[in-house]
Amino acid sequence: MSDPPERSASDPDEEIMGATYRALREHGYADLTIKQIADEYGKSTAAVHYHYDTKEELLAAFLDFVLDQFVQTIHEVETTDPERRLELLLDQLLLAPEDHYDLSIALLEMRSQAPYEAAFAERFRQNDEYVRYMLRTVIDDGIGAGVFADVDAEHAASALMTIVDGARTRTVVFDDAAALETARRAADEYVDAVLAEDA
Amino acid sequence: MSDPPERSASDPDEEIMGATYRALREHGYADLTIKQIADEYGKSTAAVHYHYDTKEELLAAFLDFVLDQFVQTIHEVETTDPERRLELLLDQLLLAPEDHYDLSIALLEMRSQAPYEAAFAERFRQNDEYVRYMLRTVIDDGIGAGVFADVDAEHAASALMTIVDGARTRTVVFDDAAALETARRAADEYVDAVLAEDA
DNA sequence: GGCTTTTGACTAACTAGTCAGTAAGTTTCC
DNA sequence: GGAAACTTACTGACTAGTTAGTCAAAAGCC
Repeated sequence: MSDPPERSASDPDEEIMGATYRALREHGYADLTIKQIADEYGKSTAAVHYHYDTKEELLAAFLDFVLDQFVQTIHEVETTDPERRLELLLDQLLLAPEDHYDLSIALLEMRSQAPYEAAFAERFRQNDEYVRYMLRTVIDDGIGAGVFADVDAEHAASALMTIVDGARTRTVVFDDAAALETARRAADEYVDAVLAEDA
Repeated sequence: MSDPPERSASDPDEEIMGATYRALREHGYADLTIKQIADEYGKSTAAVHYHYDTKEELLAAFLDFVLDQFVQTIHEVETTDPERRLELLLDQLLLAPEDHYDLSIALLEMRSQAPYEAAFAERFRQNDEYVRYMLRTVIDDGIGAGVFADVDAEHAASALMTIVDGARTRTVVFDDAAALETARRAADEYVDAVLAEDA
């Protein structure tokens, strides 16, 4: 009923998301404390607890915040030509993370907590389902247009996401941005040799 | 100099590794405490600290323990025919983890701590290098035998490891053992379409 | 006796969350 | 126009719980 019709630029909730973002990039997830978020926020820890009752609730909201942003960026890929569109999607999935390396670390930490945090698991699952849907659709379009062979699009999308997640993990664990390029090349080989009509 | 020439079955160090293994499977890495390890060990926390000064030292030793076991299992693959050998290696890398699901969770948690724990990073790096070396060698053998095309074996091995790590991550994050089979199929497609001589 | 191993009690530090109270702004009603 | 009632945002002090690591003393073993 009395929903705030618009939020000012200094909306506390959004500022806390920004503070959490900075705290996560600086300290990682495992060592993250409400104190660190409060410091970035410039207020007391009680102020943070005023807006988010528990740490878990705050971090679930943060995942929504950051995964929504991610969905936005891949939603900006507007090309309709299947081959080109698939390439651009893979670019977004595999090359963009370079710009957010510190966050990638924290995100892998959070992913590894999915088995213990249902709120995390649900959000990562939804995000993965959405990206896989995007891939499946473009592959199906390509099959319809005759540029891709009549493969199992669902499986092909999962295969590409496996490469994407492998790249993300390897980038963090081996502190090696080249893992993204290796994966990009592997994804291309997969598209060219398995999906492409002639092969 | 004074290395113990042989260790009895009730070697305290080994028993603590076993206790750590059980504690990790039960509680995961993030929540792991010395107390939990001590309970599995059946002794006090101080007894654990007598054998390992710090938690970090203990867990580094545990990684050696468990990664050495892993290397042993893939070292048991003795087939020399390149195509068959590559398939068996991929089976070990992609299907065996089903038996150690709880440990897979803990291992992903530890992998995500590599950026903060040099001791972890070093061990995961060495293990990855070894597995990649095994893959590269079998691919090179296949190229020499004419069953594989003249591809960049180093890259192909990295591509396969990307699929393997993607499968491991996805299995844990999405609580879905089918991710391993999806990856197995993707790896086969990669081998058949990119590596195989005819294609 | 002397060595290794283990215990129990301890500490020092940290952390999520609580709570009473403050201050500033907003709405309601006369 | 102004007072009362209420809401939002916050603070500082606090608690209750947890945890890695220490240490002196005891127990077991050769």
